[in-house]
Amino acid sequence: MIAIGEASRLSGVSIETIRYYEREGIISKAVRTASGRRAYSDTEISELRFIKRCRNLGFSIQDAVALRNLADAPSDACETVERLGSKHLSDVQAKLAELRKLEKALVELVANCAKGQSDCPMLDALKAR
Amino acid sequence: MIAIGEASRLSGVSIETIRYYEREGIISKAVRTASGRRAYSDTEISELRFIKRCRNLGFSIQDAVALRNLADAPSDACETVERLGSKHLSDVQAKLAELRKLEKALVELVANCAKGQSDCPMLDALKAR
DNA sequence: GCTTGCTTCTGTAGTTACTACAGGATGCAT
DNA sequence: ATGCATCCTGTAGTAACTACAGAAGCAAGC
Repeated sequence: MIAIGEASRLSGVSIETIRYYEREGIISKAVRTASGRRAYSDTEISELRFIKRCRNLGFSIQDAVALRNLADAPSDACETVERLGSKHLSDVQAKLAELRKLEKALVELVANCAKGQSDCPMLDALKAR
Repeated sequence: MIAIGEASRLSGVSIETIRYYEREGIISKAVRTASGRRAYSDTEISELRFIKRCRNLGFSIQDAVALRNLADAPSDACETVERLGSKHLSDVQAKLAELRKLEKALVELVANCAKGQSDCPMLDALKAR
């Protein structure tokens, strides 16, 4: 059995976050030792890692939980998984498009600034309607 | 004088958000009518629009406020503005790079899914270490 | 003058996903 | 026995809003 600190190291999820996940019912309640400390099995470490990987990919906790549940359920999991994945992909692509526009606007703004005029073109740009 | 609903329409900032900005000291307290309703001038509408534009560009409220203050202060505003702009630009570029990686990973994940195998490669990928 | 319906008011709580304590107990090595 | 690391619970804070509830005001039509 693995203590919470070790579980954190093994999974990459912080101690506070593990406790938070338990509190919120995102993972099931950990078994306790005689003195009340949480103890984890390899299975639970894998579960934490799974959630962590989903979060790194930008899935919401809600989606991560859904995916984890699907990982246990056998039938037509793949379809649902693909749906979640595609949805998330298009969200990511939308965000990418937005950020690209943003980058362009900022590059222009800052480039104007660099010309060292007496009044500030970037502020003027922000003020303009 | 302009009521809060009209101010919201003119600036694109929601009523609740305008009140929130006032509560938090992000904008100054609005003048009140005899009956206690908030009243706005054109100047204040412009201020709201300025903040809104900064927020749309992804600046934090804190940065937006700093920029607005600089817009009123004359001397060496431009330098500070450029610093804030460049900093924000590199943040945006970092985020862009991250999202591009993410997109690539998701495209691969979902592409595997589409092959219609019996078990789900996307789940397997998430489970794998 | 009264009703109807829209707008506004204050105050509070909820959102997302954590993070950061405080204050106290436990485990382990010396 | 002492010291230090680790762990516990419970609470509050973060960013930037959003969403009510319940009451009051305003403008127009009858």
